[in-house]
Amino acid sequence: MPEHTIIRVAVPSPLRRQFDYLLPRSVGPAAPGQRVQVAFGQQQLVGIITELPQSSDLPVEKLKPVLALIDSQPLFDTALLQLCLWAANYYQHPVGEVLHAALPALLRAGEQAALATETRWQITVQGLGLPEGAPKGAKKQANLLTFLRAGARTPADIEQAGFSRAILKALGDKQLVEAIEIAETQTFNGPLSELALTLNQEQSAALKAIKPTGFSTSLLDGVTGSGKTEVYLQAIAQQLEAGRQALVLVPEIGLTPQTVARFQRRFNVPVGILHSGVADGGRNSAWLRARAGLDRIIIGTRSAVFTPLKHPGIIIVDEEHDNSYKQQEGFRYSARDLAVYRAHQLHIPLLMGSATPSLESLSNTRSGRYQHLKLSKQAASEHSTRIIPVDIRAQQLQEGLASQSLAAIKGAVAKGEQALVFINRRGFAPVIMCHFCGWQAKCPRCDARMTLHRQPYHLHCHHCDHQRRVPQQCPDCKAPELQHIGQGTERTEEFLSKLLPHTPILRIDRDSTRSHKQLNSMLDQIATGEPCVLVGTQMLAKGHHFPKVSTVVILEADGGLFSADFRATEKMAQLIIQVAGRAGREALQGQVLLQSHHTDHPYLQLLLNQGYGALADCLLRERQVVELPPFSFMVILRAESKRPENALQFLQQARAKAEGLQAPSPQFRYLGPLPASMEKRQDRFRFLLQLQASSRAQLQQFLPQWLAQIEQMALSRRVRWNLDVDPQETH
DNA sequence: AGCACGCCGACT
DNA sequence: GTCGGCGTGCTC
Repeated sequence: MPEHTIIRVAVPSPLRRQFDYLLPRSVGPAAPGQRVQVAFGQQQLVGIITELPQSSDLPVEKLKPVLALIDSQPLFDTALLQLCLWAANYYQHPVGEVLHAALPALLRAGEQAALATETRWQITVQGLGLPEGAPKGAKKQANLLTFLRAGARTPADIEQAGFSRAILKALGDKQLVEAIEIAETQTFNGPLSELALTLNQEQSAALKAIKPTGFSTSLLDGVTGSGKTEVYLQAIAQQLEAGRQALVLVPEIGLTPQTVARFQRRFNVPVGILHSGVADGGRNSAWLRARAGLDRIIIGTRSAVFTPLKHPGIIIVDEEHDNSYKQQEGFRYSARDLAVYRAHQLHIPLLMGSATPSLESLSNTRSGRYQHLKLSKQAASEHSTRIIPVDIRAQQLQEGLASQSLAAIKGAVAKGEQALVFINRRGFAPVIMCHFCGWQAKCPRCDARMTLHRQPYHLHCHHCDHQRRVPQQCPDCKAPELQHIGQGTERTEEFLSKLLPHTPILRIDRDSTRSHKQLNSMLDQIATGEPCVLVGTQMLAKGHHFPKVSTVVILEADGGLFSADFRATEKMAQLIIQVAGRAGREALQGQVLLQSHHTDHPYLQLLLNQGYGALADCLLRERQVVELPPFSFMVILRAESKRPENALQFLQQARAKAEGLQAPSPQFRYLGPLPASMEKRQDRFRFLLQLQASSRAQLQQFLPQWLAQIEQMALSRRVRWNLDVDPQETH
């Protein structure tokens, strides 16, 4: 019997390999899913055991013993480990990095996987043996003993019941009571759980269609205000009643205290929150509490798809079309797609919802893979919101706003309502230019212009964060004045403040909401219902409820009509409908003005006259004709380097290798290498190579072989590169 | 990715 | 004389 077990360990390193170590028998039993501290080269890393191989490819003498076994029990259960291994393979990303991405930061760093505990005082066996009313002559002590007979209490409970610390100590000294440490259990003493709303016919049909057990995928397709959330809540209620947990994924900025409060009010069960606004300690404890089955509902953003569940019941993906479900760097996974895999693996239902479903999901309903549950009625109001195109060709605009738009904003405010102006640009002006010689402020590190910001006054590159002061005069021809061209949120805010001096203008963008606190205080002000004008970017489009907004103006929507990215029109339509959905959510009749230079464009016409579904149908047909996703499967190999020829040559070589494995054909198409749409970014030149295959299986079989060859190429070490499976952005 | 080793240029 | 630039090689 050898004294060591061989363990295979995934370490957080970009190497697409695992490493074998020795685990002395004496330190404890080893199982996949446990963490170990290992020496890896010159560094010490936290790795995860993935298997216990019979033998190693290396002679045993070459294997290092682990420095420590961190967990005595697997931290990853079998299902979660399997999910991560599957994802590493699907996205062709190093396993160690995938496993680390699944963990909260503290566990990644090697912290013990212990739930936070709290102190409670309980009666001892001796204390229990005493008759009622003892100890005699010490009435308060006797009362406290009686109080604790009912169960263990926290020091705070005891103090609140009127017992001093001295009395507790006296009983403790007599060994009649003792302090114990137990896992923290969160309780809510807030208002009682709210009653469920009565479902309309469509809602109850949808709920009925979601079988509470077994794998199924359903797409809840309903306009804003059609009551998707109520269906989620009742689907969750079924699971809670059966003793199971619900995992709810939300977009990155959609997780507001209001959302969380809604779940807590309804169910009065412990709810775990996992998103970037929660401190490391909090995320850690939410992850562990979910794993222990303590939290019954877990709400989180993208990475929460990796939360372990003791009693998995249902997974919900809200706003499934949202871009933030796809990680855009490093391990480029789609939390929405992994949720489908996970539900399948756990034999539980997956419920996705959106007013503007992704074309992928719509296509899956067509093929029958997903159930299509439609909610057509606006539950809350009889009004429907009209989107009115505003043709701005040849119009005199005031700071980007047409007179019709201005009148609508003024009208709303005059009626005591709120208005919302949507501009997808931060800052004051996207361009500053010399009127005499044409000079423009450009970023020295990117192929991009710098945006003028007023608060504080500086030039800012939105692509690399480079900042510089604003020149007083033209740096080239010394002309004394520079023009500010185009609209940003700051500029519109300033203009509207002058135009409506007695109305608060609230700007909501990344700059004005650096902290969650700032955003929440603005949301609170909006919630008072006092007339005001909101000016903001995408942040306004996502999730927030603005019941008093009656009028929405969308400044520029044309970008999506002429972009090189094949998803641009889909994204544009989703944004328009989502922003429009902010208007008239309650009793107010809403109106949405869409400013455009191309009001007669067929896509816009289709969207405005027949709705998102009709445009989606049309776009899907087009994608089918040209075999773009979801009718084919795409991967992009990106490369960047300070020397452009290195990146380009790397991709040329990679293409040659790929063609050796899969000759170009209508079923396996190549595009590139091409320069990225912004060729230089942060002083690096970027190129990409696009592959499209008709068969996912064929592509998946090809990828590992291709990557193995890429790694052999000398240039692969001199160039920064990454592989993007199912890319969201194709430029 | 880190980190070490190794071999050429400008400086306390 | 060294400090440090980044090319190359390795990580069980």
